[in-house]
Amino acid sequence: MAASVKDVAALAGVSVGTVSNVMNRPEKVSAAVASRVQSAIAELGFVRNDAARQLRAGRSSSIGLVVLDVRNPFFTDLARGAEDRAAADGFSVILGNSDEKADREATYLDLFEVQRMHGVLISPFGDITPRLRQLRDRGIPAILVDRTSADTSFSSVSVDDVAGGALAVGHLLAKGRRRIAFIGGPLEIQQVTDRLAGARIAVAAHPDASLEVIPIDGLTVIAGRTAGTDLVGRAPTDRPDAVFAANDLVAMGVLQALMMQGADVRVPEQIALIGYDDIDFASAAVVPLSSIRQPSALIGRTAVEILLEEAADSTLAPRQVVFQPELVVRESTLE
Amino acid sequence: MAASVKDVAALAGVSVGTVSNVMNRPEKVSAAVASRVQSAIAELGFVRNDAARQLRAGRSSSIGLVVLDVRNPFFTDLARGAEDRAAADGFSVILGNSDEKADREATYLDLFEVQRMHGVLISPFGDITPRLRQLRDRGIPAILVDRTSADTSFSSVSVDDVAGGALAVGHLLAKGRRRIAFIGGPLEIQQVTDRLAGARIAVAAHPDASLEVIPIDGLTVIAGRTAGTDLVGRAPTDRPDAVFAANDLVAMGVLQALMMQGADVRVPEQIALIGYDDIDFASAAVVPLSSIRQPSALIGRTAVEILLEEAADSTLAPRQVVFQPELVVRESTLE
DNA sequence: GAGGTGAATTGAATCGTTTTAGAATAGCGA
DNA sequence: TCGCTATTCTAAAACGATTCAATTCACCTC
Repeated sequence: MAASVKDVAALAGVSVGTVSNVMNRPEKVSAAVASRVQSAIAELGFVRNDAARQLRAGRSSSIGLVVLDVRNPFFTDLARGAEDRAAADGFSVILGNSDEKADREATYLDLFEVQRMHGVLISPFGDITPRLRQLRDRGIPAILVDRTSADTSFSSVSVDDVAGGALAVGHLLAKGRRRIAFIGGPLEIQQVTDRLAGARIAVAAHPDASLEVIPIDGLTVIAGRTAGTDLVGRAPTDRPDAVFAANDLVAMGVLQALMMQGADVRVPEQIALIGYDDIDFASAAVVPLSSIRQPSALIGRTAVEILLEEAADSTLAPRQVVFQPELVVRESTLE
Repeated sequence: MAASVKDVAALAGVSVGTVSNVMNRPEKVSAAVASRVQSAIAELGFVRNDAARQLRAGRSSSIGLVVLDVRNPFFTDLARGAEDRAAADGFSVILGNSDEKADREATYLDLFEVQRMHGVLISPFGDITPRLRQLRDRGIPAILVDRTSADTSFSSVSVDDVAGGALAVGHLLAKGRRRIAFIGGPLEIQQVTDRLAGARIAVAAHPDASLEVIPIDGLTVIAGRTAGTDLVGRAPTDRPDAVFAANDLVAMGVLQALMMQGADVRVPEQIALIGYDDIDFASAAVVPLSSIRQPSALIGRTAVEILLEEAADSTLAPRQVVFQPELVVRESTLE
């Protein structure tokens, strides 16, 4: 049905090897023959069959990427960075959304294995190092993104959440706030505890500062609003003068509660507020939200970079790259 | 490096054809041989090479899906529906995010073409029917999702936005509201004009009802808030008693403006508010938002269903499936 | 026991591309 | 004219799974 190299070769009056050379090593072929082949390709509408190419090559020229939540801008930005870097070397990225479900994650890894992917990037759900080891045995290198590896036999590219927490609270302290509240949870989430740890470090550096931890049961707008309503209900003197929310969704919930009709709390005058992740909505909030930005695209780019190196030379020692987050100041912590 | 059928055959003491039969037509092989082969597969950790399989089969067992915005829950739900339906027939779905960019869209279609995908689902950006025709000539059927095709030579699965608009405004009218405002834009977006058209139809059925169109320059929270602030600035008697926002993001912006400290507008008592899309945030808003839900997963499932049929029989006539949206009532239009 | 039937298995061809060893050709100096 | 390189191209051998015609074998019937 579709034209093959053989058809192109016949039409151009050359051998199939020459057609392949025209496409892959044009410097090896004379200009006259090249143009003859090119017009044959155009005439037949020839499009290379990647399956045959891969079969011959032994592995795919695609990179698999499994993320925890494809709706999360952090991961789509990361994916974009990965795609750009991969495209620069002629690779494409296949995106899989595990949605924090082990079976979906496993399904994608199976797919990437039968497809003999060039490599796999994954922000894992649970411990999958055994599975990744299996992939590596089959010649498919794997790199962890957004999470440091439990064991260090895999490379990883992540962000320092402890530093991020310290950065957020350090900023609040620099603005003169002293009664800090951390709103976040559940503490099973590594990122939450890391950010809290960072907050503690920053507070410890100020003898007159205090840190109150307000646990919530999920990183959602509603959980944040509940906690915020709780703050509104307190006597003004019992309220913190600054809130560090474990992520932007929680911060937006808190903000909604504080800004509601009837609640007479002004942001940032009475309570300064900072979130984490710097999602789109953060800057679109009623009071634009200060936040901690992660270099998501850079993480993706770097991960692909390391992956390609490891795919080219499997003897390379694994590397752990940790990026520093960045403070984004907006109105919610001004003044 | 990795084990092949040949290795498995050698270890099990059978021919490669038999190994293939064990995997693909187990009923053709005796129990004794099957178990011998199975243990050889297990011992060697054999994993099928999909490239070889595809090469032989002539096409991939994956379906390509290109969406306009992978962050939009509508599309992730659609993708989920597509994946589930595809998995039921042993197909996998490769997700591409065009991000409303023509070049990204083209890149994915190129990828799907060299990969000889089993078929392609696409929510197109701009007019790509020529490109899709090209794919079809190469044996790759394509189906439009979330948009009806300009020409009817391609099947499509979409939602009736006119009906959705009528549903939203009909609901407001049923609640006794008469001064309706539509906030949305730009009018270049098909969905915006369709929803507005539906609103007009509903209003036309009530002689005493009026429809004010408030154009905005994008379907964003900020644009909504700007329009909302404008409403707050009006004399109360000049305000509409109900607002239909072109989507939930806009509605949330409007809601923020109305609920702000100083603005003395109560929702839904003074202004009822309804959005469109029923995104997660809609139910998490300060006042949970009524909205119009599209059967996103069903769209994905149906599209895959049609795609598989067309892939099996290319002579099938194209079909246009249009689903009806559904009203979701929450507090913002109660009372 | 000859012949027939059906089930189980084999072996080789095939998919479309890349790669490599070698053939053909041309150019050039001796 | 002969040999030598360089250049350009060809032909054939991979890659690994699937499929199908051919073969073997066991069993049944007459």
